[in-house]
Amino acid sequence: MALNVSDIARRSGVSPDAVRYYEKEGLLPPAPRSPSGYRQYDSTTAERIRFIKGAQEMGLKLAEISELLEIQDRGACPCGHTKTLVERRIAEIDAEMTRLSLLRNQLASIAELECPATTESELWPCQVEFVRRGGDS
Amino acid sequence: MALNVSDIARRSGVSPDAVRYYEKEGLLPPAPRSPSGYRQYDSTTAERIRFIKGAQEMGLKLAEISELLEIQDRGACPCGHTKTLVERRIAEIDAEMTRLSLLRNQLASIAELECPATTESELWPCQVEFVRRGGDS
DNA sequence: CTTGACCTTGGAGTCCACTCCAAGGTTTAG
DNA sequence: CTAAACCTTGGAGTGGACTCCAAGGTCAAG
Repeated sequence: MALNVSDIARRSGVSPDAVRYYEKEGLLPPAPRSPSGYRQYDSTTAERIRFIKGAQEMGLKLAEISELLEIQDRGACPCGHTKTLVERRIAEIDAEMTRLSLLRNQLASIAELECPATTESELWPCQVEFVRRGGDS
Repeated sequence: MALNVSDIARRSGVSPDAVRYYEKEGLLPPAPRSPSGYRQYDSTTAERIRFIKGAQEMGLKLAEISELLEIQDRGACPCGHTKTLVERRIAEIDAEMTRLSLLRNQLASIAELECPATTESELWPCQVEFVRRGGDS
């Protein structure tokens, strides 16, 4: 019942290259090898990879996920640490949403500008807006 | 009154390397040179760089800004094209804000999880959440 | 005349999470 | 027996917007 790298990749929804990359980066322990050197997995590895993917989709970086997995591999509950990382990520999201919301307003008012038939200025209205709004910060 | 590369960089709030990079990428025309080969600018270049920075802070890519500048350099009003790019960017922002908002909810419910004193599962609650939420998508 | 602060160039390095490649070895189906 | 479809490794390439470096030339102050 040995699963090779593309079996485990298919089961967990990533590419074989990604599985080897996770191993190289220490997110997966070095896989046992067959006599001819093929990596051999059991199905619990798929669960570990799905955890990696899930945490990644929440915006955690591989380095952070690696940290979480190391804690768990030492036998400790990573929930406390997870909570810290998750709260940091929530703060990042809040900051980003605020920024995007301001940006949206600014862009919306640029999109409403009327283009004049003629002008003599060096910069056109849409450009002036970018200079005025971006240049001040 | 010739300004060299670090003068213009200081006036427009970017690094001298960035100014040279913009020239290499075609966002700035090749600067006239002094007899010894130094770039020499007049102050209108600072305005052009501030436009680049402003548009960039709105999330436009250098390639898009370059496109806008080329239109203007040909003597045409870039406002119509600007409007297209700005509207595309607004759509991107809306999509991103929706995504972040969903993500925030998911993370908030993970952050609320209680860590049990003991457990026998392979995965801890916080990890199960990542597998369940991320793994389904 | 020397020191130090500028300038020039081409090219390499940064971050991130992979992907793609070449050049070989292995396994499986027919 | 052969062809296809896997596997191995190390290393290069991707995108985006720079930054940093080396090795050399230039310029102003003292």
